[in-house]
Amino acid sequence: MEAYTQQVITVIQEIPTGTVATYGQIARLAGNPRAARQVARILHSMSQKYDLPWHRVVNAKGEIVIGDPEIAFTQTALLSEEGIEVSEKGKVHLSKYQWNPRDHDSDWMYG
DNA sequence: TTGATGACATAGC
DNA sequence: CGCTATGCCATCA
Repeated sequence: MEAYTQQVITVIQEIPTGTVATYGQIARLAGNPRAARQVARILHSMSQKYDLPWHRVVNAKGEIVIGDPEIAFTQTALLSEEGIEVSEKGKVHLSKYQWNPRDHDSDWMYG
């Protein structure tokens, strides 16, 4: 278990209910902006070893592009449980449900 | 260690 | 908005 992996897992667990985060976003918060792929890899691998809220993780477009329809369906269902609206194609309104990680660390530059 | 893989992101057309 | 090409690097065999 590398520090980065542990970090990614921590970040994912930081995702509040009712919101979704993108791989790139998690990767950045984890410290590796280029490791967006590894986030996916970590989910796929670790989610079956740890209890990660992987369902709150989507791609940069907010779509559920998972290969297995079962998993995609599960994610859609879970997101629905969180109160998140999901399109027929498994798309989510990032502008409405994307996680705003300013709570993670007060390093915001909008104000 | 080496080689191959992948639940993605970003840039150009 | 969709397709093509490249980068990036942890995980698995």
